[in-house]
Amino acid sequence: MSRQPPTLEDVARAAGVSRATVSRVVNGVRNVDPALQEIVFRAIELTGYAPNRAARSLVIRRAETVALVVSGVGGAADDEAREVFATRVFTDPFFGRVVGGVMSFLRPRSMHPVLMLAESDADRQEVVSFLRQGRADGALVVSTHPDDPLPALLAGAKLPAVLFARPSRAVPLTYVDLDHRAGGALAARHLLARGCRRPATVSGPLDVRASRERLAGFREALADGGVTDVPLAEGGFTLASGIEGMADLLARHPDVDGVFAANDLMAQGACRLLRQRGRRVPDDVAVVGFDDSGVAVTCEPPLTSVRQPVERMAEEMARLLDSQVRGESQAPTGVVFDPELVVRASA
Amino acid sequence: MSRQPPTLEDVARAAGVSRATVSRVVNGVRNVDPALQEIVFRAIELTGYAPNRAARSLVIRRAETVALVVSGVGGAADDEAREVFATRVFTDPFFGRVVGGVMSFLRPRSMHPVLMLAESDADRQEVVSFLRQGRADGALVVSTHPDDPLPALLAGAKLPAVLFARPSRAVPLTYVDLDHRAGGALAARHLLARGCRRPATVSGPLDVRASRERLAGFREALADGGVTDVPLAEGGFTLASGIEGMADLLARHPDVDGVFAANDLMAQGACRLLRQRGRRVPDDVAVVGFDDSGVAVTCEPPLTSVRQPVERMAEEMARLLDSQVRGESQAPTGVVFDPELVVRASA
DNA sequence: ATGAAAGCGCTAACAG
DNA sequence: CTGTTAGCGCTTTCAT
Repeated sequence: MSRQPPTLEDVARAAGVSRATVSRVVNGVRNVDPALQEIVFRAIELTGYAPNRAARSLVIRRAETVALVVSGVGGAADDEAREVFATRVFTDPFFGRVVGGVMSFLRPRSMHPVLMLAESDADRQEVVSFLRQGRADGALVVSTHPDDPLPALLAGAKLPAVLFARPSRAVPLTYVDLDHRAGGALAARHLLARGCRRPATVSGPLDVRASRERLAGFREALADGGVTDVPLAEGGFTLASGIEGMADLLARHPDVDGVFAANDLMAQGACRLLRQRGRRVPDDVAVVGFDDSGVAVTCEPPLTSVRQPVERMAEEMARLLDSQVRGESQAPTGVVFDPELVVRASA
Repeated sequence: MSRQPPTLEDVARAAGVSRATVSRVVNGVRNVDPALQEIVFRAIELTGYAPNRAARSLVIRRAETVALVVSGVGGAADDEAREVFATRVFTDPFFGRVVGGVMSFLRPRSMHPVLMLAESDADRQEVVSFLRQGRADGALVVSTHPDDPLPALLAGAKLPAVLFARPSRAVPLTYVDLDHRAGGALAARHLLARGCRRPATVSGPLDVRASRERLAGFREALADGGVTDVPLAEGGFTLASGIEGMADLLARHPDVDGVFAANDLMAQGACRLLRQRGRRVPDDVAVVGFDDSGVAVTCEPPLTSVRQPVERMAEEMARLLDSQVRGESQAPTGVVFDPELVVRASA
């Protein structure tokens, strides 16, 4: 039969020392005689000892684990809807970049993220329970929707958490975010630099702060370049709204020669409509997107796009959560990152 | 100051019963007076009790958690190489589909996977430690390379594990896999059905079992349709080898009118070369790929491809691991899934 | 059906 | 610098 796995006690006995000493050696606490240390190491080797984490967690009152939760807004999603949401979300390269960034902080610390999906109210409760049970010390949350109720829930329960993107309602939680204004400015200056004289924009929904900031940044940089009248069509971040917005813009201002779409999907829609109307991209009209998502690459032509440094942002989230969990940081803060422009064929 | 979180003891006191009773109620054990049960529930509510998992795990000797590990073969990857590997892997839709499938089994059980990446020897040791420390009860492993040493390590340590794809060397571990033979047959029958009279194939490396099986299935089904002489070019699963293989095929058999490439990347290469040589796809030469990966959609034209039911396979992995952890299953087994053909423009 | 009590394996005072 | 000891919060016989 398979014996019980060896415990500290077993190692202590094998080494002829006390449990405390073995514990000290295992946890690299100094104040241990090098000679004894050596003996203990050998005993560990000999017994094939592996510390029991549950026991350690019980006493240090920490799991040394964090949850990575992707959160939607579904009210009461059924299994079917959740399944669809899950594959869509996990299949999105954005998620992959977040995971990569988070892990690059966690790995050197021998920590590994627990993946959670919160698409229904029950799911959100599950996340809260998970943390309250001490299965993870805190949460890194990536919301797919600005009205996600999870952040407020977490803050209310005083659970350590860090958000990707500043929450719409004021929630006292630490977050990382992009300087959307700077992103808009990047697009504006690029268009200006390639000689556009009549730039326009298909913005995101104006009730979303990020949309407003991208727009403001775009306008400001254009004004700096002497362009003050900027045709605007409000979109909804969908392909259809990109097509529609572009059509609208073209109808009102046939002389448009540059467009900044607030995300890649709308930029793709704009490209499609432009070509359909016989305008060449970028020769007649240059198009700049936002996000540098997968469609930026597959779009015809490939999109010049404003990119978020997602990996670095995610890494910072993990760092912020870590210091929060160790009680090193107190008040919630926000860390803002600069976007970069990825130049491809569309502008 | 923030009080300690309530314990079973606190609830017991509030309800006027013993800890044992509260424990029974919490864990839904029968043999509890409905009246008392009600009282206990109220006390739980009142105190805001949440069970401490570390304590529970310590006593039941189980974490009720599984690790999902993506494993490569790097010898001693540095941080840089690992970073690249991480984003490439996590950004691949295949990984997203695996995560989705795994979670659909885990969620109803309030379990959540811990994500691990094993790209170096140290990483693999880390995975073994993680399990030995009882931080997870078993591992679901997805290898990116057939020579991955992790499965053997796990088997050697007698740790519960289930693999995606049968390991190349015989390792006594449970796995799920695709019926590659049936996949090849699917491609063959599709080509035959659309009227191809001179089908050929760009296979994968013939020292990889999956490659050999896809090829065998392709040939068998072709033979059943009366085609016995099948031009073959051995590729290496890369875009370049797809181009090369197709060029080779064309040189030797200018009358080829259908091609089965053993993965989408090579199929894309084949398409590219075909068009370059003035052949229309699919009119002159029909092309079928394998994997139904992202390139299948972005390829010009979009690829008809053989698809693995990845989500269902991943779900089954979780199920198999679960029964293994609960000691319900004994000897390693293999569960094989049927592929499906996704028809797009290329064939 | 309920309670009393013995640990699960580890850490952290506190002595020495 | 090392050992002794008292729990961490929960599950689980074993009595009752």
